[in-house]
Amino acid sequence: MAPAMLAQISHDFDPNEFLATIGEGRKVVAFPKKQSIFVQGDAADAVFYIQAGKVKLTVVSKIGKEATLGILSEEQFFGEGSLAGQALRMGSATAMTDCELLRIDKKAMMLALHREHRFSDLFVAYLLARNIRYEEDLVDQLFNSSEKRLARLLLLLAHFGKEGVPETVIPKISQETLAEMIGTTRSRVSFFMNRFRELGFLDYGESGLKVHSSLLNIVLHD
Amino acid sequence: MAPAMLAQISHDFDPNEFLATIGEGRKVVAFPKKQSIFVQGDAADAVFYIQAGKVKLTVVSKIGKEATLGILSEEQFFGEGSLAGQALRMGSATAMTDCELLRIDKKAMMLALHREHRFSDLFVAYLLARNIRYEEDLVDQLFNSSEKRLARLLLLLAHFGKEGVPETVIPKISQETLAEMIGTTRSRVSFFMNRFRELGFLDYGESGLKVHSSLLNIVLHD
DNA sequence: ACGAAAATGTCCAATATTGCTCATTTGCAA
DNA sequence: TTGCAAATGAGCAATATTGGACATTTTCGT
Repeated sequence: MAPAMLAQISHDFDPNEFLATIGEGRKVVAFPKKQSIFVQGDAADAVFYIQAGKVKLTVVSKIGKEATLGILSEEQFFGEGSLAGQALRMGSATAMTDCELLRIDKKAMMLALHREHRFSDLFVAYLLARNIRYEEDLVDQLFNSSEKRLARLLLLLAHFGKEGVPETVIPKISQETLAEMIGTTRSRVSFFMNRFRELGFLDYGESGLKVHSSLLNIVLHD
Repeated sequence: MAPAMLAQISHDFDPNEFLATIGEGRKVVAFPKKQSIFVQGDAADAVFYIQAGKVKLTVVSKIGKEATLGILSEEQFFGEGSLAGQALRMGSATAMTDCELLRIDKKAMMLALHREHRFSDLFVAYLLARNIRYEEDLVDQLFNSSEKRLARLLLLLAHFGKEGVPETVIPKISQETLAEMIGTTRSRVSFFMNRFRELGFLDYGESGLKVHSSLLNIVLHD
């Protein structure tokens, strides 16, 4: 989502439209659900742009713990560390659903950024948005208990797309993944999920997980 | 520090040189040590670029806890959230030393980014570097105990400038601030600092704090 | 140099979190 | 549909962390 002010400059510019004209150095690639896009340690020489699907970014620690840095959707970039001189992937990217990605060679990306005003405006807007999100996640970690972090994550996932609805269904996601995203253990997530349910902050029958806006009480309360 | 690959494009471009030509919308401002540059909740309509000095970025939670998101030095930007449409400052910025800053109006900054290739290359490099750092900090929080986070922070602060030296002096920084940076309590920091000292991983006499590279054992060891 | 304020070193009890284990329940693939 | 693998709900002992308190020690401003 391009923030308002830069969208003002980058206008209704469609990155696909421009990226299609790069010619050399860009390619549409499809990945089926669950397939690996790249793994930690691979050589990093391209950036990806999501045209359709969801991608999960993860990192594994040296003792084997796994962390999930984010779940990205349509119109987002990933793998941009390569542009900053990271020769190797610092984490892994996996297709959570069938995906259609645009793979852009590092060199082509840098030339494009340098040449096309509208494109670099768009990319700057993306980087700013990403920065803000990382900053918020970091602040969340620095301040809050795992209970609050879980509540915040569920609320963020709930608004994944919709808006204004008092309660929203969350796409299927395991407790294991939730735990990896907030940096705690699955047993803790299980414990809190049940607590939230008992308190009426969420339902989860067969149809999936529904988060009530009342869950905000957990996040907002002292 | 501009990452290698983009530095290749942005060359030896000096932002000051270019920023000096903007004319309207930019201004050199000086802040004495300890002075506030902006505080959480202020209207956000400018970006800052550090020409000299060190700046601390902090956030206060609603229950009054304080977190430190980073300490920035020469040639770094801050307050860039405003470019992404944040109308209010999400945190505060304070001069840790006497500072000389370049204050650039949001509008002037956006026009400059849009017009000057070399400048937007530089800013993109900066954003990428900042993104990588936030990502690393977040991973550190997700994986490591407060002891390891402290060790990592000390090592990062030690390399603040120098390189290749087996042990380095760290600029004065209170345990309180260290605690705010890694998200723990001061008593915990005091406890670990003494432990590190007993283990010979660091000294701190009168002359300041010297970190030995052997402190890496804490970070690297399982 | 003096006094106040800021930092630091230690303790400690109350909590929060980890890291398991084990029994069920669900969801899929064959 | 059956059977296996993945996901979930619970419980628990061992640790880690919090959030104080209190006594010194340092640092600074004046």
